[in-house]
Amino acid sequence: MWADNEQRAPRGDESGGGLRRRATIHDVARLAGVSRQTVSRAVNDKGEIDPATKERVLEAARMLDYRPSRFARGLVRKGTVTAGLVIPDLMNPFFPEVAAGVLEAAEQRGWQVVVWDIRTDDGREREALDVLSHQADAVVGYFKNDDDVLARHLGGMPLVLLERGPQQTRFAAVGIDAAAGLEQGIAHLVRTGHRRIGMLDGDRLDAPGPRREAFLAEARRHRLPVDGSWVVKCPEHSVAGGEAGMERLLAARPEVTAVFGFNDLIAIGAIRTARRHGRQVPGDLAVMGFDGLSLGELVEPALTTLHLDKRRLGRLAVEQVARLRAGEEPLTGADAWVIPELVVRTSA
Amino acid sequence: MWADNEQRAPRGDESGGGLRRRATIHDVARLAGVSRQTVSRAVNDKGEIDPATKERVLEAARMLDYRPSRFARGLVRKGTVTAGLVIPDLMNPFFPEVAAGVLEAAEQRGWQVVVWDIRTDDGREREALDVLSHQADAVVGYFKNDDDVLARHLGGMPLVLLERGPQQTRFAAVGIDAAAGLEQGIAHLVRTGHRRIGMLDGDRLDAPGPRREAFLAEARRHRLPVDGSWVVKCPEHSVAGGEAGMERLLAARPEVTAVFGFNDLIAIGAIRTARRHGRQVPGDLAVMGFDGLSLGELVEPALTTLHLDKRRLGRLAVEQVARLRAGEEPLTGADAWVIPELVVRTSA
DNA sequence: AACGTTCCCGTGAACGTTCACGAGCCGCCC
DNA sequence: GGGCGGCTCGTGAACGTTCACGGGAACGTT
Repeated sequence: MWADNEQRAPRGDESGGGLRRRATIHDVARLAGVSRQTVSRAVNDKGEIDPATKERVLEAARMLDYRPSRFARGLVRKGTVTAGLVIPDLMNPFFPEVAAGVLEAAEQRGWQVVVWDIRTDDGREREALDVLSHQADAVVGYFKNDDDVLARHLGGMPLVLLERGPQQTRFAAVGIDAAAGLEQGIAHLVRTGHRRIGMLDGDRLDAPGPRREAFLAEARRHRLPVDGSWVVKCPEHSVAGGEAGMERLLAARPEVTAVFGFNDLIAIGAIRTARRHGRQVPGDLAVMGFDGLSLGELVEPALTTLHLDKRRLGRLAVEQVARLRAGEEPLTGADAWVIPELVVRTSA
Repeated sequence: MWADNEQRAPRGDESGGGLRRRATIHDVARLAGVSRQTVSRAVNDKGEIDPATKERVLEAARMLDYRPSRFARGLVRKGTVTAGLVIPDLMNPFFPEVAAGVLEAAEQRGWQVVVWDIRTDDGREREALDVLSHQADAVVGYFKNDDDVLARHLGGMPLVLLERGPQQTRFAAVGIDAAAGLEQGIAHLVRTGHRRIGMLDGDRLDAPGPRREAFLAEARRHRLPVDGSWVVKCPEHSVAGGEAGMERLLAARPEVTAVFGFNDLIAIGAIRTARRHGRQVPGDLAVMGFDGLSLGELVEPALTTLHLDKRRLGRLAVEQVARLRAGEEPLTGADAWVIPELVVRTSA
């Protein structure tokens, strides 16, 4: 006499709305007149079941809109791994590409990935970690917060930091060899006759990031007439940010003859304001980016840049997670670094 | 005498590798000399616990590298919702933006989102659904497969289709009002004197998609001298695809004077080959895109396009999922449609 | 001295599934 | 007619956590 089981149909009237209790395996078993185990056999189509009863069970399941609880199932069947991926800003074309790498590698291992878009609000990093620490088995991503803060919020979960050099953190990391990149980049600029080179840095913090440090180091090495006053910070890692930054650089150092962008977006912004100020690119001003977005081939002039294998970055990160989980030593040094490759187009 | 508990440290030697059994709440309880419940109180920091014992428990948890099982926890605490998001191609800047909308709306509801990148391999749609049907509570995404195939692979899960008009599917959907968009677009082209208008379609199938149909309808309405032979298919939704398609369109219909792209990427490709063929844009050939990627402002000439609120698309999809889950009627008609808005820049 | 409060802590039960085992039934062969 | 093997199906137990209780100790109040 429990025939009033809930049907799957929306039943719009059913005033009060709200979800009914989800049907469990017991409900299906009762409706089909069999035991739990038989239901389990039917829905997971194992053998040991009569085709007729199987069909009857499946029908019952359909009527009750039964779906097995992934929690109960996960509790007894081990092996489902969920990784968290934390990304600063999905609107920046750089990140979808590393995300693609992460997704690809994760899928190969049979893992699933839950994604968080921080939207460049550092505070949200902590929220992300708080929920992820409950729902994921490991986390990879970009983080601005300090190691301590992160540790506090991830409650023991393995963490792989993106683009923090393995030296800059006590977590596993995969980084970018900014020094190697800048070496190629600055060398190319110097080779083509530039000495008054500025930089549009992207770091929000006061502490200089690896790219700025490498830039300054190369400047010293080549004895360029360049110091900290030649780098201006672009808090926004976007074309608009680059435009604004270039505006300030031009004001501070009008004699600048080449400029290095923290990333391709910023570099493109630099090109735009340079042109707006009547400077030809690359004639009056050479511009070099960093990242190697495919976007760079599309703009005018095509962007010379330090190209990065972003997909590989993502794949490496997943590999690090795997090592952590296996209790192995994470990769360090060259194995955990992606080195940029100079791609000369026309902007420099 | 169970003092040989596994430590968190990597212990590289431990030959044989592999994960030890994860520590459970019982292990922590025993090590700390308390009951499960007390451990639970400590790690979830509820009250009703002496600060001293709490610290002791936490220390024990740290030693054993204890992390609560999300399955066991989810089993008893209801309310964690996981949605699957299936995306054709993360490399196309269009999709990260709708993904951002989905993520944003999902997060507001406290849901998490696991993402699948299909990488434009329709076969992988099914794999994605197979996995997701076990691990998610609902799915939203782009799918090429037919309703039947989808239904078979998602085992009763609610599904929200992106960019299939609510009329074209029996699932809930959120779509794009291609007709309204094309009306504005073609009107603009006609207004500026064009009549020999071609289209670079993106649909892989032979059946014409909504955009092509709307294009053809508008062509008829304006009595343009244009038929099916003026639309060429670009199987690849990318700049390269657009370049190739434009090559063919130029060969088939050299008299073309304006071209409508399935997509901004394709439109940009069209611009590039047009120029390569010595045609000025928009002088000799007007080009119009569809999507309104921010990329379009960066290329030369800046792309005139039918701009879409992609974020809103994503948010709407999540809202549909919510309705489905609540047993309400999903949105239909204008409420579930995003209408494009003509953004005139310089390419047309 | 009895009683109420507050603070801390532990004990069954429940969540929904799968696993390991065993039982009944049927047909067949010796 | 007894035994044996192959199907089909059901029964406890276990997975790891939280919830709803209840209990004891310490302290104060009347």
